[in-house]
Amino acid sequence: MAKRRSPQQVREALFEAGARLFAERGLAATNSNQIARAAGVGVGSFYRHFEDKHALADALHEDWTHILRLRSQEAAQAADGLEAQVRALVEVAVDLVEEHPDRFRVVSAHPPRRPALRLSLRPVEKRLAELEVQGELAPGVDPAVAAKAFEAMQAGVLAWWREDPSRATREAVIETLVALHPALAGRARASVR
Amino acid sequence: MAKRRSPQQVREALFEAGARLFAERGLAATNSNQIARAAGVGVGSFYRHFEDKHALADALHEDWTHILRLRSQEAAQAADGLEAQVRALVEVAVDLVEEHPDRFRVVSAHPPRRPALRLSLRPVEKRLAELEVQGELAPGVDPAVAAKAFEAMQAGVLAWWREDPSRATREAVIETLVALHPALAGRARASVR
Amino acid sequence: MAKRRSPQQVREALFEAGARLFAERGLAATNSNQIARAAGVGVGSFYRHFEDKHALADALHEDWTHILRLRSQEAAQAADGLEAQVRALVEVAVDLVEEHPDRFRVVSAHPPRRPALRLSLRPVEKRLAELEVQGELAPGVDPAVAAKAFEAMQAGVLAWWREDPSRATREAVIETLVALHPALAGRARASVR
Amino acid sequence: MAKRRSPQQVREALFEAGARLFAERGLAATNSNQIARAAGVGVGSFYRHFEDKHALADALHEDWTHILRLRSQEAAQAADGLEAQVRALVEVAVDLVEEHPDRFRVVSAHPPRRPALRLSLRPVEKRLAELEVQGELAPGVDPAVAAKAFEAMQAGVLAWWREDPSRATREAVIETLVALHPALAGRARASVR
DNA sequence: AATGAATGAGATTTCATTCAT
DNA sequence: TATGAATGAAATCTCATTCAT
Repeated sequence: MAKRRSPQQVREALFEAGARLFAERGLAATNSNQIARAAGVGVGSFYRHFEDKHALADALHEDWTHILRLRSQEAAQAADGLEAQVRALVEVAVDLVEEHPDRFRVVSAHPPRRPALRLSLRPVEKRLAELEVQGELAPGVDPAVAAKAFEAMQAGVLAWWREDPSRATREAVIETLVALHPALAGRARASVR
Repeated sequence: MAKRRSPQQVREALFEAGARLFAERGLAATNSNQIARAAGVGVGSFYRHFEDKHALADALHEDWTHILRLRSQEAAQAADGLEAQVRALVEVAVDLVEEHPDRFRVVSAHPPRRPALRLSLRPVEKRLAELEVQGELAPGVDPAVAAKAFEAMQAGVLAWWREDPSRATREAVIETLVALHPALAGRARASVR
Repeated sequence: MAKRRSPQQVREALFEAGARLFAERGLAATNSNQIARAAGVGVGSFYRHFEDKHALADALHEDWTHILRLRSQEAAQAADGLEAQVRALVEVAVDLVEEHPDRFRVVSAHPPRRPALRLSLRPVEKRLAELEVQGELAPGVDPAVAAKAFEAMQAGVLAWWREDPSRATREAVIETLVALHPALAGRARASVR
Repeated sequence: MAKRRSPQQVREALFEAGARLFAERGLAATNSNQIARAAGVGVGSFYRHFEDKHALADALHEDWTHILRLRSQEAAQAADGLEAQVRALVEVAVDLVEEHPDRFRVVSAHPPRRPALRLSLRPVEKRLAELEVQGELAPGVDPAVAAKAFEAMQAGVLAWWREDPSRATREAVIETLVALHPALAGRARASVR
């Protein structure tokens, strides 16, 4: 008989199976039995590990957010200069999306039940507010609105790109997102002075 | 006894009830019987007007897209100059969102089954391509990516704003979206020359 | 095709089927599908009429209590004298048990979820309190306790008797319950004076 | 680390946990895993000690019946005179209920699967039959019916009282049960002679 | 045409029991 | 011997759809 998998492995298998099925057919069209079968475990095991399929989706969100936050912090510290930092953050996101396309698809298509699982807009908003004080922000740009704008733009563009990667090159995606980042949109003027 | 309604009125009632329920609890958590009851008609009548709840959701998308396209064309023709045009288009979207918050919520939270029901990115993409040829586009900005970026940013910001209108003033939302519009993000440099 | 039954008839069929199955195998060993099948309707119909099987059990309680109250009031008014009244009430209960043995079995074996569905002890308690004031109650007898005692004794004896009717004659059951009724247990002494 | 318990101690822990959970939420709403967890042992251990939760419930019945029988025999021998004997038996029951309210709740709410586990009515019935022969039983009272009547009345009153102890004093409960005992209900007349 | 009770396939969820560790 | 994760049969419950009225 096959070696019994550890609870951790079973959870991981459910996690992967859930990500794949949710990505393929959506949350609504997937049921817990399908996930269990795809993970190679019994139905009951699904419920030992997750309250229901929404809890699994939440876990996918949490995991995604966690990894993205960790890598973003690392990348921001390593980069030098505003534009380099922005580019580094965008690259982190693009890398993660290419690394785990299924998970990104799920995270991107299904809002989490608890907004707490969304990546906080706070850090970006604070950074933009500092730039505003220093007169480095384009006129009319509100830090809070701009922070949300960038988050939505990045998520939207990445989802659109992954849906059909022939729509744009990886370079074009990155450079466009960098160029449109609120912290840099006003830069042009400054650099000309 | 309630006045007998015309088929057109019944359809309208189902449309409104669907928009309200989808907005309140989401597409997945709403069923056709609930919509019929909320609209004050029998379940059977629901199926006379819509194939199923997804068809109603599609109709909401189609309707939204249609109105937005009409108003946008009008506004674009009336405005003079690039910035005025962009601002006019953003204002049209903001007005529509404020006019029909429920419908916007549905359209914004649930992607249409047929992408054909989404507003085309083509016009914006073409306009940006023209600017690029004229050297008026910020360097690094890809027209196709930027068109999607703006659509996502506008939709994301408006959804975030309507979720809690105290997050920003209407002015801040409009001005930020205008300032971050790809066609204008490069403008700063140009105007300084 | 068979004539469609009215909702009332369907509910009645479920009621009867539930009473029978609960009586035969108990509440825990009966499921809603079995009740529906036994009633000759689909599963969904069960849930249209009752929230779940416990709600059906509650309805059986309510119905039983309602009928017993009505008949008891009638009987009490028709009877003359304390002993005649007590005997009339006991006979009403015995008659009902013989009329609907299944329902009695259910009511007797499964306490209702909401105690409100139990027959109130209040009327008996009040009557006993009056007798106490008049010195007609045996010494040591507390009206509230005695009211409960009689209710429990009657229910217990009837359940025991119906379980195996050869255990006692109907007469013996009635006469014993009458003789042990708290209002009469003290009578012996009084009548001898 | 917890001290390793002996099999006997584990069984005792399961017994107590089962009594508590059955009393709190009922037999149907409790499962073996819950009992094991509450007892601080693994699920597997539950099945080493009891076939299933019903077997545990049966053991509670058996235990209760056993203790009650022992104490009743002792009390009956120690008491002098019919009334004293009856009072002694009632007190034994009341004491036991107060000592183990949880177990009483279980025993009282759930009939045993095998009736053999119920306390036999035979001794009381025989005693009443003797009194009948001696002309000491109230007219109309059937020994078998009366034996069951008393058992039901005592169980019912005690359950009702423990459900809300403010309903009556311990004294009132005892005295009422004694006064209504079939062997004494007829006494009034006799004692007056 | 309109109604809404009825339907049953299927999704969700529980839990007694097993068995590898 | 004790453990508790795993299991899957079975119960509960939902809801899109039908169809007699």
